[in-house]
Amino acid sequence: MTRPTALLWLRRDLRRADHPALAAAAAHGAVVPVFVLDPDFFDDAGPVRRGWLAANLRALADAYDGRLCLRAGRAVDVIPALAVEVGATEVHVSTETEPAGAARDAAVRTALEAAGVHWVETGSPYAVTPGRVVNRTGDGYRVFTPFLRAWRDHGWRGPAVEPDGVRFAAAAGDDHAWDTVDAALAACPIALPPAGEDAARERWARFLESGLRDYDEHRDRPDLAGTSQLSPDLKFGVLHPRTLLADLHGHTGLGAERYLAELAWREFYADVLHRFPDSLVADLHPLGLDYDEPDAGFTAWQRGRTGFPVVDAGMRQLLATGWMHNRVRMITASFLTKDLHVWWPHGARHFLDHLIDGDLASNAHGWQWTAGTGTDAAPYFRVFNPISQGEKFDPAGNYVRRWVPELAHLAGASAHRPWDAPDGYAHGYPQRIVDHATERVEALERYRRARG
DNA sequence: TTTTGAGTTGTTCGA
DNA sequence: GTCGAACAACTCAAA
Repeated sequence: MTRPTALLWLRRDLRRADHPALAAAAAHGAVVPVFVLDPDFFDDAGPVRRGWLAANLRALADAYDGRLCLRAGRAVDVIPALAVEVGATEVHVSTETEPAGAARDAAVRTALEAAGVHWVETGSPYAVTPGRVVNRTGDGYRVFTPFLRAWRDHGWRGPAVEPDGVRFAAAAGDDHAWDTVDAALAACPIALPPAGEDAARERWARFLESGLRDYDEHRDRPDLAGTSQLSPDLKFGVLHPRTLLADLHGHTGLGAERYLAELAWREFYADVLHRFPDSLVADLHPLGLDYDEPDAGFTAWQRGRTGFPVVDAGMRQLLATGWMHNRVRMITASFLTKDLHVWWPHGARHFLDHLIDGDLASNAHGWQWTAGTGTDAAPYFRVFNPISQGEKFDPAGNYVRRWVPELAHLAGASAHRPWDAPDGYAHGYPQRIVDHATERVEALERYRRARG
């Protein structure tokens, strides 16, 4: 008697450990793990994230004992065809809550059910699946602090344990799809960090050992290695936040509390996006602000040539490494929205094109927060000063000198003020493209006008 | 339903 | 140099 077969369709859960959908599929029968290189998603990722995905797919194939089936094409075509091909009676996934992914899944599910194949969702990329944290009247939250309380009260399961004796069944892969993966890896413009679960767990272990204690203090310092660097792993589910939360248990102190809160921010923004799918591309709270069209200033911002050292350092770090420190994401976002008066989605798109961690919800809502259109009913007057922010969070100028070689000759904090140094522009650093004080007043004026 | 209190991340100015 | 106040009004959460 042949055992039933289940497809395990992997998406943002590129791991073997702590995988509830894998456990559910294995409970059904033999498991065919599959990843689909879907142009609707793959082509949109940008070369850095495509390269990172490719590296993790290679690692994933090893983690699944070489049985990972890779196919190219639109999921709505590939998954039902593969299910029929291998005689699968169930397709198992982790729930996808991002708008495009959820729409894709609905279409795939419909096609599968028409073919008599069951669709089974187990788990999600979050400790608490978006939509589950609600108040007494069943509504979601739009303010972080109450969400955090309710999210903690809701709680989450412990890590999933893989059952003994999982049997993987082979399905013919698509060599051409693997060629695409290798091409993506070759075309990746940055040096990727080590990919795969083992490397990710090593990063996490290192952070727990030496970073967590001072996390609260160091997390805002782009000149220090004070963050966990796990956002790329969380992006594709190489690690699950549930794993991290379980490991955090027993750690006390401000660092652990803060790290937990940062994980909660990721869950909060996923929850908000789930309830307001349009918030990826539209103001959550439309203010009716006047915006300027992206022009030469926008291009200078993208290239890190605004003449404001910490802004340029951040934008160049992004281009060079596919990552930017969170504090600097806020500073550069504030500069684009408040100093250049450009609508946040233009900046969000640029970030998504280059970030290795490019998380849709966190990116869009981080930008909305800065722009004043997001979940926080933020005071309109919260305009970052790019100079004082640089001096405050990069006090010795090390971050600026690292990413802006034209300023490498300036000592200490003077790197933040080349206009005050006699030789500040000796190596071709551009002059400031705007006057911050003027643009701050202009931004406040636009907010005032919008309020009416 | 009404009311009350609170809201990640800031800057400037003047004492 | 340090410190507190001012910068508005609104939305959201919860009693």
